[in-house]
Amino acid sequence: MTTRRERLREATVREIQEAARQQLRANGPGGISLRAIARDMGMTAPALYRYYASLDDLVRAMIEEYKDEIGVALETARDSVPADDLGGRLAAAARAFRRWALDHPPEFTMVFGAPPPGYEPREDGGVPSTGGFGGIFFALMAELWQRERFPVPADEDIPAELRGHLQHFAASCGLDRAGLPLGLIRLFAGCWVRLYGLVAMEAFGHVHFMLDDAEPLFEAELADMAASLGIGPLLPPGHSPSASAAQNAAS
Amino acid sequence: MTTRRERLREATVREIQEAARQQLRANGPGGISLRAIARDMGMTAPALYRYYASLDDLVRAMIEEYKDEIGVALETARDSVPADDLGGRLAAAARAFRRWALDHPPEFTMVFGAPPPGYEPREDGGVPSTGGFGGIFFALMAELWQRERFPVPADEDIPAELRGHLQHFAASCGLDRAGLPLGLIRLFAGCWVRLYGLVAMEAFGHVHFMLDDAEPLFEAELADMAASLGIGPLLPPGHSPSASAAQNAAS
DNA sequence: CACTTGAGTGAACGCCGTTAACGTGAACAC
DNA sequence: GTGTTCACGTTAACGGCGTTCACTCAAGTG
Repeated sequence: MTTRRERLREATVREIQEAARQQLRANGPGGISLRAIARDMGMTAPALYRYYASLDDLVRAMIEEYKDEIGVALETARDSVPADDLGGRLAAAARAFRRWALDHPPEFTMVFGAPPPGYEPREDGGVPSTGGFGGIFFALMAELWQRERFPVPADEDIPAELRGHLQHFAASCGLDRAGLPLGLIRLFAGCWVRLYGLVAMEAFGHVHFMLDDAEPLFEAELADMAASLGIGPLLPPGHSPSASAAQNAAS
Repeated sequence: MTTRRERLREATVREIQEAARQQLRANGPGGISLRAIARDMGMTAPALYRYYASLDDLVRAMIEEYKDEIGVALETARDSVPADDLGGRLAAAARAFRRWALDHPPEFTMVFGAPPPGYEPREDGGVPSTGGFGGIFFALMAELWQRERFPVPADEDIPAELRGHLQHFAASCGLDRAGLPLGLIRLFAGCWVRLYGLVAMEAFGHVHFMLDDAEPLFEAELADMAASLGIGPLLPPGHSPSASAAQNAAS
């Protein structure tokens, strides 16, 4: 059971995180200061050392929190599409990834930008930490492949060196004997890199030199990736599952 | 002509940049401090205000310097391959991009990571700044297409909304009447995003969850992109043009 | 020569992270 | 009920930071 002390402590931790996030939004990463957080909370800075060993520690905790947040955002988006529409689920998760990044640029930067100098991601969550999101996409891809058997690169078509690394990755994930072809993992890696590139470029503002609105490019690339996974034309984004179902029925 | 004062000033500016870069390498972005720079130079911090209006200003100058550096690295790599081997030139530039990122992680972070809060890229260099690198790749792709006429998406196959944005981009670059199909620009955008994704993910350490060495994936994706541009099998990297020519002749 | 001007200094202000020594009150053991 | 513990919070202080201001001083200019 949870004692009263523990509840108070939990509440304080959350209040610290909220104040820290407010500063993050206002000043970007690097603009987070223990003294300002304490000031916002009506406390003094040294008190925060009862909760975090250092500013770096707080920053690390923030990163982990945002990772979890992205994870639930992706899962929520995925689960908002009927379980039999795997292509729709994949698209929904990908769009949710982009949406979260655009809605939370500094948080996205902390999670998916360059990590702070001494940062080591936690490994305890069961899923490999940064790859956890990738894991969501991979699980969908694997399920889709098992149902549709869309074509994937043959083992011989994967360069030998890459094949070795992919095998090692599959083994470390326990995918050894899941009956999934190596080409599927190869395809996943390519898609994940493309998705990351699209979203990171846009979130970091590196796409403005060619497009002031990157959404059409995102949608086009998403459609291309979907096609390479044997998924038919995607519904346009921004429709709730019931809405898109209605639209489907109406057309 | 350049007066003596100007030469001294120039030398000091360069010394500041070198000290700043040393700190960048040692402590990462965010670990750059005017006082430490001045200390390294045997000066006091306020003296630096004769050269830069603020720390942010110095940081901005560093970013621009590294952008230029990447640009010449790409051009050098490109020009180390015979001008008629456009596929080889593209591959060389792409590999140089990755190589530079891996050899200069904090510099890469400053240029291609999230920009500091108030940062606006300069526009004076003739080419749009961040896109200047993309411009190197695009010029090669355009030349290759004019020579080989490899297949590109037809205008009708580009979603209408994206088509509009690509047209706007082409117009703003003066590519209106260059006779290049819109599909080529579409292809370029996709390739540039993939290249960015590959390199940024690796430089920021976000590939380690699946691969401890990302080079095979990079090479495989590079080969895929080359194939989509009608380029035949690529020579393995790490060969000087003469060496690869010799190897070619020997095989 | 006198005079301007640009480079550099020292002191100071208000931030910052972090540490140490010190209260204080609630939880707990007897 | 009383004594003890201990987590939570305080103040004071150290050194480092960006930045400003008043100042010196030597190099360049007429």
